[in-house]
Amino acid sequence: MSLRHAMLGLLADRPASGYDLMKRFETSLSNVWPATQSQVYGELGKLTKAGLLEVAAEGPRGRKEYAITDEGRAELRRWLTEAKPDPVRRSEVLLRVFFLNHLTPVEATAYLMGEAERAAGQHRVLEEVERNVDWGDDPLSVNGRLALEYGLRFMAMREEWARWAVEELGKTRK
Amino acid sequence: MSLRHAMLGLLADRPASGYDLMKRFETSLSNVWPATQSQVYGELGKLTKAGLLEVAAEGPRGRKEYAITDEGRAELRRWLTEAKPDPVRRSEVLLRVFFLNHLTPVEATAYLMGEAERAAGQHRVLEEVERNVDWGDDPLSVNGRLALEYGLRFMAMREEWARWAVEELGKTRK
DNA sequence: GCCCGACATGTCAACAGTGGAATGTAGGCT
DNA sequence: AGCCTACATTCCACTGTTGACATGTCGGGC
Repeated sequence: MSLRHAMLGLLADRPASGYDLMKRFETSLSNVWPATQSQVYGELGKLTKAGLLEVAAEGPRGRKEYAITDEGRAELRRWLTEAKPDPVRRSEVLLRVFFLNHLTPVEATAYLMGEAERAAGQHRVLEEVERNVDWGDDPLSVNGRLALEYGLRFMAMREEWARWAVEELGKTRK
Repeated sequence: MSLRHAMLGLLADRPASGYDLMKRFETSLSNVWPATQSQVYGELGKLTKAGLLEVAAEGPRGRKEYAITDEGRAELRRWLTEAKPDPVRRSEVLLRVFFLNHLTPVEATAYLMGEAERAAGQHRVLEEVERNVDWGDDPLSVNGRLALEYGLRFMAMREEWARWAVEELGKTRK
């Protein structure tokens, strides 16, 4: 249940309405933890009832501005510092790899080459992001850069792996 | 909905009961696509009703052995070859990174060092697996090795990234 | 003065996945 | 003969996530 913590994290910087939060999710967190309206508004209600948030102000159009409470800040810190067990990662890509033998060698190779291409494409997208965002030295930018670098390295790794796997497949077939 | 495809993939090698399938999930697929009993048995029923599987034999203790049908094989191939959009990956690790500024620099560094350690630990676990599994040259072994190498590279990348991030954090603080 | 687009909140149905519990049978060991 | 373990299935309640839909209001430009 990390959605709530994402919301607490965003509100810890400054108060916001549900609408504001949605926009912040779309811009900064979309690649890390996407969220939909129904989730955000639902969770805002629950968090408020639980005392982790409060309605700090009401504005026009029924706007409710939510602010984090001390209790909310405590929960955020608790979450950030807690040791959590490695969550098992589901990977559709790897699942396909397991069953690659049900395709012809040519098809399997094509699939892996496609993977390499997809990773390379994503890598280019991230490089584009890197160029376009104006990296201030506010905390969110600093942390955002760390996350971006992770993505860059991840995509490079995926591409290299896929190309390696293609060669490997060629070898075993001989 | 990849669980069904995982099941089709396993049954494409040879027929099995729900119980057998569970064991196969636990051994070969646990790190890639974990599944619970309730899911497996439920899906078995749905897939049979949909005509992708059939009950090939019934045994003692109410055992039902399921086999993949031609239609099921076709669906498996379709899934393996279809081009799918990059699924958005949720990452709790990165989510935490985004909010690292709500911790003290010392705590944040400790968190990243912990990440590096966790990745290194997982890396060691995978190396252990590599040593212990007897890699035949049956298809599942070949593909399993590809998946394992992915894991190995992934963990190495995570560790390096975390160590890099620690240094980066040190720099900005100056 | 009016209309459009941005602002703003909310509900609902459906599905995937988790975890636990209930139930029962066959085979092997003592 | 009795018991334990492995085999085997089914049901249920709950959480998280998605996507679609419904509803309404404020402010600026024409």
